[in-house]
Amino acid sequence: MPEITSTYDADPSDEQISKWQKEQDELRERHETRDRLDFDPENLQEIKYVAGVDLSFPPGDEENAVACLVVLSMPDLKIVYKQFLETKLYLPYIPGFLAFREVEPLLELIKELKINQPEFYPQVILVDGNGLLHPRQFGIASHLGVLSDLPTIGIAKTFLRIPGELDSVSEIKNEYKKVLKKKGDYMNLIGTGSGTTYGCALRTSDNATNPVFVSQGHRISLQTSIKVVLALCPQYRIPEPIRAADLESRAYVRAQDAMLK
DNA sequence: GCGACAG
DNA sequence: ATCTTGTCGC
Repeated sequence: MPEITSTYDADPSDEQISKWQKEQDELRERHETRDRLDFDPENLQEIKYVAGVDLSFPPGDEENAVACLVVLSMPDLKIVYKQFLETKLYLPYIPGFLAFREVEPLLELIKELKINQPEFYPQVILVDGNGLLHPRQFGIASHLGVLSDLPTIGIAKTFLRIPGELDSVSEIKNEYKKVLKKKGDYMNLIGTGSGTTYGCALRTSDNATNPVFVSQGHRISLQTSIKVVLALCPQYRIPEPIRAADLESRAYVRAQDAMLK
């Protein structure tokens, strides 16, 4: 049984932080950044099912979440499976450590899908948050990918600064505002210290001027991630699987509230 | 001391 | 993450 080492309200101790950092560093050794897929990256027609995951919360409630997993069929992007998990979270949101707060219920939903509806087991999962684009190159998308052994792509709606590597948020912002003119345009995010490509800012719609921040989660290259994400944005800035998981989990929370539960 | 800070 | 109001475009 996992030991509870921190209460919800308390700030995490330095010991807890180093413990989490060590766990991220260890799990990162199992992190694969090349394509290991069951479809041909040159032929996305081979993708049948793609999943999205997200969590929603009742207004003003940081602890009682609803986790959601949706599976969409390709290329029509219709929901063929959705499942929810009401869950209590025992940690606050701490930038850099999102996975320790949210990954467990998501793993549970993946496990349940594999047992109950294996025919819908996805070939790739899109995760709300970062993968490689992270201070220790191991965000929630990587974390979920390694622990589930599934290909994952990280999709962040806002940019996460990486100290010493991607420091100047305003410069990066100015640059991509200038460069990203139309859907499909992207700008790699390269660390100034190491030269590492952490991910990219990708414009996913002609209408939305703001990009999304795409980074490798697990078992997929950045180039393939970009192609997959673009195929999943026929209309909106947010890729359809994430958008569907977000809308469904929010609707679930609203329904909960209506029952005065 | 202050700002920054995936979700 | 969540709330909120209006505004613009199809």
